[in-house]
Amino acid sequence: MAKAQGTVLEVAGHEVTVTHPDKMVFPEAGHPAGGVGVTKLDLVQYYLAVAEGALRGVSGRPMVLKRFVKGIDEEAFFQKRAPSNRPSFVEVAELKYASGRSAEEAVIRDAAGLAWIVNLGCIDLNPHPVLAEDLDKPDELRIDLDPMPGVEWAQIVEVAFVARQVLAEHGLVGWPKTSGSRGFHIYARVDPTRPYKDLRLAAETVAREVENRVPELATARWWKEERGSQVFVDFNQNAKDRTIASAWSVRAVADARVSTPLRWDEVAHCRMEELTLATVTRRYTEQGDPWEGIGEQPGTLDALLALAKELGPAEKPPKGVGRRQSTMPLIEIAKTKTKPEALEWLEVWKAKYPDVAAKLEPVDVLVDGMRGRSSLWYRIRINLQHVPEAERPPQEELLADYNPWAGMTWNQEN
DNA sequence: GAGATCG
DNA sequence: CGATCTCAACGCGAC
DNA sequence: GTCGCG
Ligand SMILES: [Mn+2]
Ligand SMILES: [Mn+2]
Repeated sequence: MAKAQGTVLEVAGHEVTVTHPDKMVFPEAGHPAGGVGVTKLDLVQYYLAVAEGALRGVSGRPMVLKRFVKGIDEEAFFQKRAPSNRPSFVEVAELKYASGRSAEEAVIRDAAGLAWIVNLGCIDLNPHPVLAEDLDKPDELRIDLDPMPGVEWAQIVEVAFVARQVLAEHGLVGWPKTSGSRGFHIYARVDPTRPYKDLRLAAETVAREVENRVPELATARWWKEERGSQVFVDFNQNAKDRTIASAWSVRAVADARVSTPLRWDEVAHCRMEELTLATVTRRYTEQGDPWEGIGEQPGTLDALLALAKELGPAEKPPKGVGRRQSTMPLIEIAKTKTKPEALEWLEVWKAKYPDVAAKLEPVDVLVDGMRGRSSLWYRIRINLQHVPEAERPPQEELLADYNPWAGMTWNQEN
């Protein structure tokens, strides 16, 4: 071929081309064979080594492709519509949206599909909680535990065990994994008989019940500024068209952490920083996949939905007139193009108000990644809840006021 | 990342 | 021919 | 419809 050079692999009876096999994807991450640096071909080889486990999480499920074509440090984009020139071993499933639009998402069923996806620049795998055969009847309840800044592992573990208990009391078997980022995931398979609406309600019910049992440790509150040093039980991750990085997915972080399935007896003492592409292949080879039995005892959402009725409608936040009025004393500090820039301005602000800065807790600094139409920028907000009213600095002119529309041409369509 | 289009 | 351009997402609740 | 959130 004139252009499409690359390494051709024979995988599961199919030929898969890996373009730019030597491209350094994780320059700082350890390599399974020792040394530092993980290439695109290494990433493919990783997924082939754990293929059976990785496929247990994604096979037969429509997937969103999260593509890092410019590297792990650059902005990724999501691709729902599978490329039209896909090979025969990649199927599609047509998802329909409330908007009336639809998308043919990729569905893979073998290791060749894994290699093909990695070649597109994907690093983690993002399957929907449904099988291609029935796109509106989810078969997987996903408990997504997102620790607020500063929350430590011991607290995450405690919340995870409470969530496991709540699931068990309602007839569900929870399967634990690290997220590969800071948080934790617990999945429970269910019979695919109910719509997304019920899945989300069940997840919200788990979240509320966990919060009720350990209110100091966990929260079900959606608005960031209303959360304390808690683990957010992110029930909205069970809404339609939302996905989570699957088991055995490598995450796009410098050390190439893996979302690693665990046995419950490992959870308390696991060290997620040690579960990386470099270490996890050996673990998989020696110990197998802790989630091997995940499909064996699917439960139902019935008991959780009954509990939802018992708990009644969730308490709604106070409503104001017009704009949503925040419960918290929030001020905005800076808007910037990059996160490091934003953090620099945060330091500038802290230097300006050292006495105030000393009173802030980690959860009071809100670093928001803002998604525009096709741009990403950052915003720093400060929650002054822990600062006595008299000492609170006012909302001032922004230290930096990045304009996401700057440089855009005037003749954009609307 | 890949295909289309530009020069 | 290589260089450059273009494209690649959306659900949900509150307001 | 827009914003916040993921
Ligand atoms: Mn999470
Ligand atoms: Mn989340």
